[in-house]
Amino acid sequence: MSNFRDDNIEKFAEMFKALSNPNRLKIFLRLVSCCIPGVVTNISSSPDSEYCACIGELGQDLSIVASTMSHHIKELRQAGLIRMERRGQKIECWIEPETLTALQSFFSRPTTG
Amino acid sequence: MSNFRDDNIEKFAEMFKALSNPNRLKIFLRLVSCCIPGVVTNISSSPDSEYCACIGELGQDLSIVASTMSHHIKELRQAGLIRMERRGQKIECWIEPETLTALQSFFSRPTTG
DNA sequence: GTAATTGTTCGATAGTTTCCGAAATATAAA
DNA sequence: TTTATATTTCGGAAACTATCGAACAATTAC
Repeated sequence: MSNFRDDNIEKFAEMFKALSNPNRLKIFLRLVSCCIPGVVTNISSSPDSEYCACIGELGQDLSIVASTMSHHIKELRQAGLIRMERRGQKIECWIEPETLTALQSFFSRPTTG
Repeated sequence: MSNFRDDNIEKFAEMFKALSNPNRLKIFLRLVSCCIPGVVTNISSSPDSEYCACIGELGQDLSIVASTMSHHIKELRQAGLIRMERRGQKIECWIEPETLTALQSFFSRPTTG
């Protein structure tokens, strides 16, 4: 019998690495708090702008320059935590709902038996 | 109004950094899977050996030398993820239940309003 | 006492991360 | 076409991390 969590240790370690930088963690939480309430797991792509934020917005009050911000966003994307899509001049970001679900269940104890 | 999660970003980032190394994540999961089922949040210290593991046990099959193992355990302890206590020759480790609870709720959406 | 077991500390090295500024790219607006 | 806005790429400096081997320390067994 395999266990999703134990079978994906490398992947989860990658996600935790992405969240191990305070600025990246703040960016991630900003996106979590604007994602669609209640239907978090049902978005497959391109939610309304209301549930996204562009990179400039996400970086506000973080005291880091644009190039550093860009780097952080890339790390979050590569770890599978967020998605992004260009809309005009801006690039909108939103959380990857499946990954959020996976993280939510990661720390729950496995059902024994 | 303050929010426990948002007020402790630095602390959570530290925890995620500790879990961002695959070997440390494996060690952590080994301890999670041997902690007391159902009463995880009620242990304050020194659980029975049954619910602990010594450093040697935790390092089995991880292909790292003792000094590296010692380093990883120290990181997990400093991040507040585990506790440890000498019992004879061995040093027993167990997860910090409060931290596990905090992590379990971290990825849940904050209740609005 | 000496030896065995278990784990820690130290010093070194290779690799990684963070962050910046400068230059480049993509889109939109004048 | 020029200018403005938003973001990326590149190159580099400083700081940090993972890992090892050697030496050290604590406990137990003989």
